[in-house]
Amino acid sequence: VTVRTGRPPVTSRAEILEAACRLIDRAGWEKLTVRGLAAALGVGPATLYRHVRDKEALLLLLLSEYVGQIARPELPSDPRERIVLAITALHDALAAWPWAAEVLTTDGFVGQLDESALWTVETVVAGAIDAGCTPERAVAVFRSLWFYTVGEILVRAHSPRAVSRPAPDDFLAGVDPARLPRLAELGEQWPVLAEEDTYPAGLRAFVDGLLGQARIGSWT
Amino acid sequence: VTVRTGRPPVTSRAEILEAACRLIDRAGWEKLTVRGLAAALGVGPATLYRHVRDKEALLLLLLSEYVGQIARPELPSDPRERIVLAITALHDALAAWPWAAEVLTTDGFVGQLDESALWTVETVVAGAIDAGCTPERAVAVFRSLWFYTVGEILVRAHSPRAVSRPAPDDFLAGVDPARLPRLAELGEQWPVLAEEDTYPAGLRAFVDGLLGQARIGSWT
DNA sequence: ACCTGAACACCGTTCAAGT
DNA sequence: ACCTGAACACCGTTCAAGT
Repeated sequence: VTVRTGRPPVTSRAEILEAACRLIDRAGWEKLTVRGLAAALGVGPATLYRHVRDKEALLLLLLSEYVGQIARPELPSDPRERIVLAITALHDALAAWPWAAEVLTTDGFVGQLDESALWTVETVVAGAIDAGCTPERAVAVFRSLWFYTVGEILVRAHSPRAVSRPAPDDFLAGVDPARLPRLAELGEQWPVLAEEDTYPAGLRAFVDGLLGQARIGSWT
Repeated sequence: VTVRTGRPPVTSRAEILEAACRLIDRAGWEKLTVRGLAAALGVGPATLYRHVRDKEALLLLLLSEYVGQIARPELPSDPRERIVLAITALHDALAAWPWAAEVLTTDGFVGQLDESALWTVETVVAGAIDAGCTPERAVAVFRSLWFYTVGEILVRAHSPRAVSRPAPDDFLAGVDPARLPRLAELGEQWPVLAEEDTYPAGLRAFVDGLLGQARIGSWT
């Protein structure tokens, strides 16, 4: 309404991405709307569509920039440890930015990422090959670990924030001990156990299983 | 507008759930809206809120009914095979109804499911205990396999439908062979390999790893 | 007393009209 | 020629007004 000249107050994608990043960090990613982002930049919502195809493209742009900035840790010589380290780095980065995983499930995500974000994939695939996998099996190893990682992040992201214990009393208390004996035994212990971070241990177990299978050769 | 009497044309939740199911099967779960569902039932949107707290509750209701109807397969005596079978049954049911997994990531899903849907969890936990895990570790085993399953379903559900091969030419063709040698080697093979169903083999590897770890006792 | 049309407060996206 | 306000076609949810 009160904008003076006709020259663009929005410079480019860089400014848009920076503002989007700021909004997410401040108010959570659910609050990132095209209109809100435009308002934060002091422009009309239509303006953003001059620089980005649609909202999904914006999120993908935001994500690949973020993933590309993951600090690359020093890699040990043991292939198994290299795989664990690379996937853990990816996991920790995404877990810190839970909305990212939601975007990563879309499309063939690998093709959308730029080269700086692909070192994780390269490290895992190379590690699997060094551990005795064929290239085909190495891709399957990466994808399996990726499914596990995405699932953990999404389930965790959607879990109720563990600020206060959310009424664990009636959790598995009502189950029939005759039909579900183990769960009845666990009872109110479940919610406590379900909050524990078992990702690292599970990851190692998975890598062991995948590479062990490769050595034995029982992969179908 | 043209409804005659004041008596409810909507009987109960059962009718709502049935109509929702029909709408999803016909047009996909993205098309299930409160307004559309109400229209399909010939009532106003406000009416549904007499029977269901909100849309999420509706989806959860729909889901637990569906999961409860999973055919319970005959279980083999080997605990490892019991685990594989139970999780596979859960996976296949959810993969056939991909929107379900999206709902399952919300909240503490286990507490929301009714007893008939919990046999899968019971079977996995019991199998892990029979294989030598402590109850605490058995819960971790279930959760790990659950993450893997949810991740696979979500990534698959969001992948482009494999109706026609979607331009695999420029997929990993541009990567620098010096920095990402293994990926460059794979090149255009990646999209082909990424479409393969590696869930069953990965699941067995994961179970092997988790139970092997339990036996050896290296779980941290 | 019970039900619900119409309204509320939002979305992402488009396009004709403005500068 | 370039930018964008206002409109379009939707959402889930609420509540005052109707029967």
